[in-house]
Amino acid sequence: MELDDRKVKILKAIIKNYLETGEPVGSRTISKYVDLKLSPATIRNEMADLEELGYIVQPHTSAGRIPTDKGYRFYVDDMMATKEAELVVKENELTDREKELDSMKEFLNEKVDRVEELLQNVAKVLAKDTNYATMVTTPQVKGNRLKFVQLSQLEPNKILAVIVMEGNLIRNKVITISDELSQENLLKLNILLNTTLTGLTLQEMNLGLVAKMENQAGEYTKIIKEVLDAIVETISSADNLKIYTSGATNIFKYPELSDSSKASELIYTLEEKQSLTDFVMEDEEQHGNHGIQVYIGNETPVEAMKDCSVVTATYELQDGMKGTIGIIGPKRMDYEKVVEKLKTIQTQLDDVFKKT
Amino acid sequence: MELDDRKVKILKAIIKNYLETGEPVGSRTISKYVDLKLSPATIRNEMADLEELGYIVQPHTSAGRIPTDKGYRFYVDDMMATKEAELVVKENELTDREKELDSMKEFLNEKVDRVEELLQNVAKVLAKDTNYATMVTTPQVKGNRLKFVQLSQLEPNKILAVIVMEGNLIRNKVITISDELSQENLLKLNILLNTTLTGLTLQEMNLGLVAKMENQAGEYTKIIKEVLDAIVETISSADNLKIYTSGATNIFKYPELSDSSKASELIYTLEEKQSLTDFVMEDEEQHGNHGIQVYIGNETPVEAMKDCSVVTATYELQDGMKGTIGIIGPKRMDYEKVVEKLKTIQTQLDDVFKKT
DNA sequence: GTTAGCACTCATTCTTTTAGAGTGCTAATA
DNA sequence: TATTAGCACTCTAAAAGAATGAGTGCTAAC
Repeated sequence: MELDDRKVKILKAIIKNYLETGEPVGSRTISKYVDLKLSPATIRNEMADLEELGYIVQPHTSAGRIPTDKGYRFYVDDMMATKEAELVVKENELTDREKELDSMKEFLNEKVDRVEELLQNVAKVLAKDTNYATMVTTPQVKGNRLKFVQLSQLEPNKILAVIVMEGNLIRNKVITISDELSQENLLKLNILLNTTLTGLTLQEMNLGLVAKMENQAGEYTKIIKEVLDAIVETISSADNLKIYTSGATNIFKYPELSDSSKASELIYTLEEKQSLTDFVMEDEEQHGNHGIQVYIGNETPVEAMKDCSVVTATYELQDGMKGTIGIIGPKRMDYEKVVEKLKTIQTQLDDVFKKT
Repeated sequence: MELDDRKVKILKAIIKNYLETGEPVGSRTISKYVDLKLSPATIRNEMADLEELGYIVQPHTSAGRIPTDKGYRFYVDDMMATKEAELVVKENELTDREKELDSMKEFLNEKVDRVEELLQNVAKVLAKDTNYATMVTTPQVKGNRLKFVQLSQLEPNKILAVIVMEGNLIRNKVITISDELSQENLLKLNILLNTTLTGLTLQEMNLGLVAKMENQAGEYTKIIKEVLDAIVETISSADNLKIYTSGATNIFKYPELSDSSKASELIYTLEEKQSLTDFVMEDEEQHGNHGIQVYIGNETPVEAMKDCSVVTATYELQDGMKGTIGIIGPKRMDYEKVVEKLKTIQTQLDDVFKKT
């Protein structure tokens, strides 16, 4: 059997209606809902076919149909394709979107200083806006270059290292050293570090270089080593990835997710963040079209989210630093709106970061 | 009517049993539970009295009794009084506690570098340990002194200010300036700032001083102003108070809190943090005995927590920087254990911070 | 190929029944 | 006089039963 034109129309109608109501949809509903002028009985036949094809199921014998993951997948793929086509046409219709964009930009600009605060705000706003849960990662430094290091004396045996990367990513690290260090030597160390390391990526700080530096440092080999370790630890991406979540409690708005055990598991996942990290890692490998990716139900790599859908977008700073924004909602989320929002934010962030 | 000795015994037994089971407790249960050798009938009479006195209620006519807030309050007050007395006696029985303390200290020491990470861990461990939700605030700088400021050029019109307070509290702030600044002038500014401000509290950086500085800065008045604003903003306590929460999903372990709407509200409060801030602010005024404070039900200043109890403890760093640790659970939480744990952590943190 | 009609299924809701826990009161007991 | 045994009574929670209605699948007619 084939998915002919009429079946597609009916399938889309079923899914659309289900997205709106969250209730299984019956043949009568569809016969009114769609412009095909068909009787419920005919729709029923088509529905039986669609069920056989695996796009929809009945929760129980005497209920209407709801989409399967395969059904959602079809719907989303179709939507993404249409969107692409539309975009080419609608170039001039951008005013609405631009307005929204501007109002958001204003908000975002308030706090550009602190990337992290900004991202936290993105998560918050997006959650409030969509009524889903959100996550935003800090940008991943991959091949990002060191701008400078600044060592300062904190206490006799403690040094504060301020590490600044391209893109103004700043990290502090307190290093406890075994031997004391004079002010003068600290200065020397500072210069040595900066002349040697400035402009390098983590990958380029290889063994030879380190050996050379340790050589030059003379009696301070040990300290250099500690400082270098700190730098590596600090800028190595694993340790660097922070995830901000927001709107976890939005899931209570969707009955299919809000029973105690599911909600608990899901919120725990959002709070605990470890599995989100895994998710983001895997996600990175995927991203193709527009950097927007949709995971439906079991497609997510995280067990706790198998009743959810997740839509992710990558954003990019200058210097190729990439981060991920994700929206977590029920499978019947408003994919269209979500994708739209994500695209807006994407443009938005690109703008903010590129301009600054 | 008076609370005679026997009534107290029975009341305590009721509450203790209720803490364990979470079920209304009946006369038969108590007649076995307590060593009074009284028949259920007698207990019933006493219970009727206790109800009249407002310490317990029946959820419905044919159920056992559960404690009222007043009942809990009595229980907790009594417990705290007893604990105090015990402490004097048990000086030598500390080994057990000390062991626990040591194992925790080891863990805590791993990451002393980053106070914030440490505190986040405290929240996490405590939540896992107690099965309640927890919150931990960053220490409040009150009359804390500036150790030094370090300005570095980030980009032509951007300066990175690293602000270090006594107790090694570090803050970064990116300042966007309107006019460019030469390397040399940056150095001058650095020196000016440090000679003038080092060792001062926020309160001491008053108007006269600022005026004087601005005077000395000559044409850089504007920049000085911006830097100062940044410093003030950065170390002023309102902006500084961060709250880490953990174990929010633990509340699902207690049926009386885990129905959808209550859970949602509570978790939202924990995620959103604004009302927690208010809580902590109010809490600060209270703290008397041992810095441990118990809020039962409506005693909490936060509406969303009126079905919970909250136990808070203050911890103290050197230099009088104080923070708060809170445990949020159902009213029938194990107060004894919670207080014990908090005291351990208190000692613990004191230790870690004083030694470093 | 489409549709009207009808018997059938099954979740949901409401009602009824039952079981059991626990009480309050009264009268007997020590 | 304080305690206790006994019993009728209350009320919840769980189980069982009945009614409702949405929606289906199938058959036969159009």
